[in-house]
Amino acid sequence: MIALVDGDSFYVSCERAFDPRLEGLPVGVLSNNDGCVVARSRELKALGVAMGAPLHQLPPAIRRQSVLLSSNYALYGDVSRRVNQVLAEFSPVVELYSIDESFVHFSGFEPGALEAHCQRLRETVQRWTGIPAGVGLAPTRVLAKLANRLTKRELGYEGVCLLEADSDVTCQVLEQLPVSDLWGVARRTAERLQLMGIETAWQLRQADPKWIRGSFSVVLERVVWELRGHSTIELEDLSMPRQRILVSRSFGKLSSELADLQAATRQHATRAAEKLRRQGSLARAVLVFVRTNPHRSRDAQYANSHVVALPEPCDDTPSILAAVHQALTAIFLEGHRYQKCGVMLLDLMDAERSQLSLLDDPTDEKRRDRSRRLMATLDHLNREMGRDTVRFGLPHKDNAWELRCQRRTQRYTTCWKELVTAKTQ
DNA sequence: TCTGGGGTCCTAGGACCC
DNA sequence: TCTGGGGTCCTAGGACCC
Repeated sequence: MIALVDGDSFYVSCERAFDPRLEGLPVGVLSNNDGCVVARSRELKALGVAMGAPLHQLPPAIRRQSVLLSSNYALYGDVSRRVNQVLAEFSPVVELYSIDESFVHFSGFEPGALEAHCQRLRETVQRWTGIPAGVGLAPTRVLAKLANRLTKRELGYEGVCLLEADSDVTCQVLEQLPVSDLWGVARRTAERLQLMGIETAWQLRQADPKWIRGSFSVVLERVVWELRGHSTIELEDLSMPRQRILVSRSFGKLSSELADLQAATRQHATRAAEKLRRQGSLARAVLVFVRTNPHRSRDAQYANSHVVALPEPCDDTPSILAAVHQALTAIFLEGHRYQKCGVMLLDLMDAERSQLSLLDDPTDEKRRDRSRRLMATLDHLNREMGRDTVRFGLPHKDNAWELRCQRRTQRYTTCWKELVTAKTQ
């Protein structure tokens, strides 16, 4: 059996775990730049605030009633790690799916015993991390995902819901479920399915898998098999490194200045290179993109990207910075108000398996070795002493492009200066 | 004024080859 | 008049996820 374990309104729960005053209040967590609401407490949902609602479109009355926080990814990432440590106590196979969801595999349980086991899991997560969790149990991922949803909506499940592939309960649930509510079926696919008369999850389950594959894709065919209880979605190998690395941000304020774009892309490139080294890869190419704000229809729109191949596969920040500079120069146009830019590292390969070129001479090897040692030292210092303790180029302060995050809470668990404080009355 | 960021997989279609 | 067929590889873009 597969369990999908997720934290209820995860970001909100992280905030509440460290500030109990937030219990019972409508609480929301905002995306980067304080742009949209990306996590909502039950109370905020009840006020009718939609997922992804832009902050500036919320009615003033709702803004006054609720607590809206900037996102604190250092905190959420650390709490997520702690939750998964607890999960590992309950099963040897835990697959991290996202910051707030993990698939946990169980085998060898008697009927009934598994649900009790998952209840204990839930209670332990709550007690050790402060995060309330829901557990959806089923033979396949698509069904486990669905079972997990039921723990949120249906009273009586007490946080754990088991769906067998062929039980009466499962059939009833599928008959009432719009096909668009399934994991892997979003708007586009749902619209096409509806045109063909498939509106419920049950109807999709009954459809001919081969026909679904021909008319749609193998992806949707797998969903059909999963609904029938045959597991087809493979366990992802977490040791697999990322195939590309992207760092991008919207600006706090629009900017037309090349200098701003240069500074922002340099910062993104620095972060991307750090991620690249952390996963032990080398990049063969760099992509830079820029764009104006598509929501401002009055403004002239411009979006472009450019790829620059690196002279050799590498992970050193200066080479990547040079390529980024070249790419940005190729696409920057005067007279536009830019809203966002990003840096993507492409064509990644395993650093261990990098092959020496036939044209190499010993000086190349020496140069690479120096660069490796320099980067390792840099990463070590920045890890121990804080981000950007040592960096390339001049520091920038108060840039137009810096993020807005005015309501961020403390990084309680990852920053010595921001530990939680308690007062006695 | 103000609208997120970071990924994956799949498919279609073009380029190219014999 | 009549101009093949089959395969691989690569890329861009679509769709989806949280």
